[in-house]
Amino acid sequence: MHASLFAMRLLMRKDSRLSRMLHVLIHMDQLNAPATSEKIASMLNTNPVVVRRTMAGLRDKGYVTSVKGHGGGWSLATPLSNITLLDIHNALGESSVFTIGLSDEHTSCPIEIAVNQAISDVLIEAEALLLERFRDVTLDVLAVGFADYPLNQKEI
Amino acid sequence: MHASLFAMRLLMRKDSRLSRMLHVLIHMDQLNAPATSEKIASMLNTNPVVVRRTMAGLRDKGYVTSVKGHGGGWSLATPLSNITLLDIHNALGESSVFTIGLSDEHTSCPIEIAVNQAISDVLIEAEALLLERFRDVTLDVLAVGFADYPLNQKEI
DNA sequence: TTTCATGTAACTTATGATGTTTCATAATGT
DNA sequence: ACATTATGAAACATCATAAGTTACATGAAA
Repeated sequence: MHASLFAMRLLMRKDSRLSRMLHVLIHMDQLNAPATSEKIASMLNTNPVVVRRTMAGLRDKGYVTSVKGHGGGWSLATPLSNITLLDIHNALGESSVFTIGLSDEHTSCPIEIAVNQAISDVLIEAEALLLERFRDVTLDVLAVGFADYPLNQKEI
Repeated sequence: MHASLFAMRLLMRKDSRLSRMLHVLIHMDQLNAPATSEKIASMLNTNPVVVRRTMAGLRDKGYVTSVKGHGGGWSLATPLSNITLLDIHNALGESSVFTIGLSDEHTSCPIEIAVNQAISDVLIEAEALLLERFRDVTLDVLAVGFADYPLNQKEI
């Protein structure tokens, strides 16, 4: 019967989309033809519609293109060397990288203010470091040495 | 009909327990008497049972004590100056501070390995920084200057 | 022995991304 | 033209789980 403030929390899952999409993009780089949503979905053991939803975000930022109809599918729009972890992280639209949140119930209570300020300072610093590191890594670096790894096998 | 691997993700909410519990602990420091679960629950606009569940973790680590019966409730077991943000963070038992996770489907694929290694390196470094900062802040610092803020008003 | 409080088990609810179905749209091949 | 293959997008169903709730046992104080 309580007015739930806990219920206002953002629901989020441990999100492996970054890892998965990087994986897919690098494999795509080794293909000559576009990869269909269906093909990518089977790589990721998920659903083609989910793939389209996720890839749409990358397309909107210009990292991949989509083509309809026969012979269509998804292709890289730019070399892997032009894409950083940060680019894909941002394109996936994560609201926050942290599971830790702040209380916002008693915004006039000086204790809550002090507590939130202390936590927030730390989160901001840690996130800045994380994003900086993500910006330093381009996808071509991750692909080095694996240019010949086969795409169409079950393992992928 | 796909074997869902996405479904294996950990579900987690944006967790404001750290912020809330710090807030509560500092207020408790200003009380002469134990705070009941009911009282704390009304502070946090939540349920007494939820409070007990959460406080139980802090009690197990020795930061608070609980007393049953008349005049019972929750009290600090140690001065605020002995408790750090890291202590409470750990006591709340968060599995990971990040919403970002790794793919673990194709553990023999060298691309997945390289991708996960890159992400993991960054997460580990950022988390280490965060925990280090949390360890530097004791709760008495957050309470400074607010010793006289009233507890029983609606605002808290 | 009544009251008040925590302790705990069992159950219900709320949430929202993922998963799914369906149809529209568009491009290619025959 | 028409069938086939692909994305686009809307609408709905599923699923996992923390939070919320109920109920009762346990223990301490008045």
